[in-house]
Amino acid sequence: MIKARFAPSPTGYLHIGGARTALFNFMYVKAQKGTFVLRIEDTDQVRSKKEYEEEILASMKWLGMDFDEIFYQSKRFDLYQGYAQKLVDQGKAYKQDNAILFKMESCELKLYDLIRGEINFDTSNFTARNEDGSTVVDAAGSPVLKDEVLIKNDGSPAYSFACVIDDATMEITHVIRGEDHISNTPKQMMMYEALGFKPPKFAHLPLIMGEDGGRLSKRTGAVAVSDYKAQGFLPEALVNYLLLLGWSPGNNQEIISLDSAISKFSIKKINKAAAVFSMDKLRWVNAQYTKTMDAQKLVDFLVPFLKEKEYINDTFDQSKLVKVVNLYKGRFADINEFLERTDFIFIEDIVIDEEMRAKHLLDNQKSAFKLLSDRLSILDNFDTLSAEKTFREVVSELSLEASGLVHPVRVALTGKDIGPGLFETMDILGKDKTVKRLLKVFK
RNA sequence: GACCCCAUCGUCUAGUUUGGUCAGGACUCGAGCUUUUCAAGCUCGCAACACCGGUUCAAAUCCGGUUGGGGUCGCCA
Repeated sequence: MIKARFAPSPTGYLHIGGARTALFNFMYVKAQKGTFVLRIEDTDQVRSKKEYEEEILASMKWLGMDFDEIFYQSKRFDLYQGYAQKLVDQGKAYKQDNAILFKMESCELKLYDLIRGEINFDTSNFTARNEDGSTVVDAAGSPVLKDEVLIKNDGSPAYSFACVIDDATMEITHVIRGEDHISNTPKQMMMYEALGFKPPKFAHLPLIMGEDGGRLSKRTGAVAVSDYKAQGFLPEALVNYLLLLGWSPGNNQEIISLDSAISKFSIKKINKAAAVFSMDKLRWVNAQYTKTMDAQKLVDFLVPFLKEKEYINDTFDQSKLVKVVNLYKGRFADINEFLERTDFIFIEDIVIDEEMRAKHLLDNQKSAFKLLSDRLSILDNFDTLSAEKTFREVVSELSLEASGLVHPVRVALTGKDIGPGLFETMDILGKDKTVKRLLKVFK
C-alpha cells in the first residue's frame, strides 16, 4: 500500500505549480489505490495565515483532489524536538543556543529518483559560506561543511527536518515534489540514515515556467488557483491542462478526464524537462470543455459570475440562460469572454462607440430601420423564424441586399459587429428591446 | 561561483527503455472551404531532433564534450 503527500505551506495562496505537484501526487495515489495525505507546513508562525490555509483547502476541493488524512506541523513540535534530542544524545547533532544542528559528514550519496534515475552527490561540496560568499576554512585551511539546522532558536523545526520526521512517521512511501527539492534530498537522506528510518522513494517533478522562460510569476500571468477560478476557468479544464504539463496519456490524446488520466498514469512517463505554462493552450482546453458541456451545467457554473456582474438577480429566467448558453457555446474560451460578448442581452441600454457607428451605421438607413421596427413590433409571435421572415420581407420591399442590413442591425442591437446569427440574437433579446434599440439608434 | 537537473517545431508533447519502420499530434500563426459578421468546424500550410565528436552498416535514440536554460546554496518552505 503506497502513501504520498502534498505539503503546502499556508504562507500564500495555492499556486499553479503547487497544484500541479498535488495533482501528480493525487494521480499516483489513485492509480495505486493508496493513501493521499495533505500536510500543512505551518511551522513559520509569523507568515502562516489561517486564510491562506482555507484558500488552499478550498482550491484543492475545487480542483477535485480529496485527501484521506490531514496533518498540521504546528501541532507536532514536540515530536520534532524529541527526535532532535535523540540525535543530540547519539552525538549526531549538537545544541547551539536554543537551536539544534545536525553534524554534516563528508560522504558520497546515491539518490535513485523515479523520474531521473541515479543522481550522485558528494556532501563535501556542502560547505559553509562567509558573508562575502567565500568558503569557510578551518585552521588547517580545509573547507568546513555546513551543519544543518534541525530546530531553530525559537524551538520550531527547520523545513528539512520536519519533512523527514513527518514523511517517516506518517509512513510516506513516495515523495513526489518539485525539482527545486533535489538539492536538499541528500541532506534529508543523511537524516533518515542517522535516525534509522527507511527512506521513501523520491520523484522530482520538472518545474513549470512562465512564458518568458523564467519562474512563473504574477508578471507572466495568474499564479493562484483561485485567480483561475475567478477568471471563470472550469476546474476540470484546469486539471486537464495541468496534467498535460510534463505528462501525456499517449495516443495523441489531449482532452482527458482526471479519472481516465489516472487509469493511464505512470510515473515513469513523466517528463524531465521544465514546461512553459501557456495561457493560450489553457484557454483552448477550457473552450473544449465549455463546448461539449451540458448547457444546464454550464448555466449553473455561469450564474455566480452573472450575478456578480449584476446581469441577473435571484429571479433570473433559467430557460433563457440555457438558450443564451447554447447560442454562445464554442464562441468563448473563458467566462470573461462570454460576459463581454453577451452583455447586451442583460443590460438595458447599450453603448455603441463612435468607431462602430461610423463603420456600420449610416443616416440613410434610418427609414429602413423604422420600417423594420414597425413590422417587428406588430408580430404576435416574435421568434427566430418570424423575425427572419419579417426581415427578409422588409429587405425585398426596399430592394436591398440582406447582408447590407444585417450588420448595421446587429450593431444597433448588440453594439458589436460580431456575434451569433442575427435572428437568434433578436429572439434572445425579445421584441421590446429589439424594437426599442432599432428606433433609438438614429435619434 | 560551486553543486545538481535538463535539452525534439515559438509553446505543450509522441518517439529515447529495446538504434532502422521517424520525425507524428496539439496550441499559436497563415491560407482556403462554409457563412449574415465573429467564432466553431473541416482541409491545407509554416515550423524542431542545440552544437561538436565518438560507437555503429545505421543515431532524435547509446557515449563523451561544448553551449544554452533551469534549480539549489536561509534558524523560508
